[in-house]
Amino acid sequence: MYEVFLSKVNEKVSLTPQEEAEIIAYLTTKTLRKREFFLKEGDLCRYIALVEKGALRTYVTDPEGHEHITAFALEGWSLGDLCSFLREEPATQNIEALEDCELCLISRPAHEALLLKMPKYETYNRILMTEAYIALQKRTRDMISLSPDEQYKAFVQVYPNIVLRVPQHMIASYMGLTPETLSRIKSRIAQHK
Amino acid sequence: MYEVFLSKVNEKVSLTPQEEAEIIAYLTTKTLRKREFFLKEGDLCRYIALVEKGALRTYVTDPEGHEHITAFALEGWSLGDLCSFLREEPATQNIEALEDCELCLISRPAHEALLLKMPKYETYNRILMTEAYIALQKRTRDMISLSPDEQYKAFVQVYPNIVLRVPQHMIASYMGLTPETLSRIKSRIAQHK
DNA sequence: CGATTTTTTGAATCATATCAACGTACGTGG
DNA sequence: CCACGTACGTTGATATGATTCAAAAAATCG
Repeated sequence: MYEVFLSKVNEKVSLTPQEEAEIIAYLTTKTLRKREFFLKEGDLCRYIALVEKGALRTYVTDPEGHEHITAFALEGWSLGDLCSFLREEPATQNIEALEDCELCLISRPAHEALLLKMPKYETYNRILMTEAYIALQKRTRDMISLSPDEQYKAFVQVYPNIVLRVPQHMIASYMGLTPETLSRIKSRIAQHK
Repeated sequence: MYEVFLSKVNEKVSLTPQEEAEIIAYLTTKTLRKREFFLKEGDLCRYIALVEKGALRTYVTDPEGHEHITAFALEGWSLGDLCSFLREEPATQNIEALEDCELCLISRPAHEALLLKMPKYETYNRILMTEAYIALQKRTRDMISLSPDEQYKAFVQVYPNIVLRVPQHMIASYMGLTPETLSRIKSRIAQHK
């Protein structure tokens, strides 16, 4: 049940079997069925999740009530409204299962306890946040500097598995486009090769 | 010379005078004159900087050679091409002084040494990265979900000091707009109040 | 003060959004 | 097993908003 989580942690800091057991003692698991929500905006985000199995989307709603997908998560990815989790503010993000999911969860108290108790857990978190920051920075750069065509091509390159598992109109939303426009972009790309 | 740096660290983890001295032993300083570069794309980013005094901009160039500002930095802010710094890859970002600047610098070896030596330095880095991630996430959300008018209003609210110290066409670049469009947005906002 | 940079304004052009209709695939209940 | 309903993707016509190009006005700097 915690294989994916442990392998992700071990990628960054290698744990002894004993340490693995120690961390797992602080975790819980949760299953979601397709269309169920892990988090709704306004609620407090009590857990950070790591996806053991399944796919989810994170979206926000703008002042006019339109949804904008800000992230997808597949196996091995972490998610949650970090701002809500750490500062105990109402969440601004919604997180919904796109497939039946298995998550492993860490609560705020467990997170704090592990930070104090186990230096490797802090190191893991530092590296995780650093990588998340670098990835988000790269995404922001692409959004600003690439044409929609190039952006879509890059997305397909980097996340072919998302393209396979997620409906196209959600990818359009992620890219900040209407479904119609993405459809036209795709046919434009298909032409030129 | 290290006042701003130390106050920023002490905001997140409180240091004893002794620990302060210990960290400072690993730092160096650098001054830049207006229009000088801290980093050019293609170079290796050898240092992470914290701004003691002055203002800088970070920008990237797109495939057509146009510049896009991705960040500003004023006193107390950290900057550098993290990806280049940590992975020793060529930088993709350019960082230029907009005013005469005083920076304090930490090299990669110093960074690694402090991570090993001083747990508080790792904690500082974890918190710094987490906050940077949350801030960038918020910016991404605003870019996607707010109209340019609302985005500009939010920017002026959150960073009034940047608006005062940075030319308007650079703020336009940061927002992903042409200078002409931002000018029109401003007059539109002025109308409606 | 003169030179350069920055901001504003106007007109034409281009790209995406919007609105609407149609085609297709999928899954469910009759 | 078929028929229907729903969700998804595509295509077309029009409208909206930003970009581009050009030029003038305003502000800044030496």
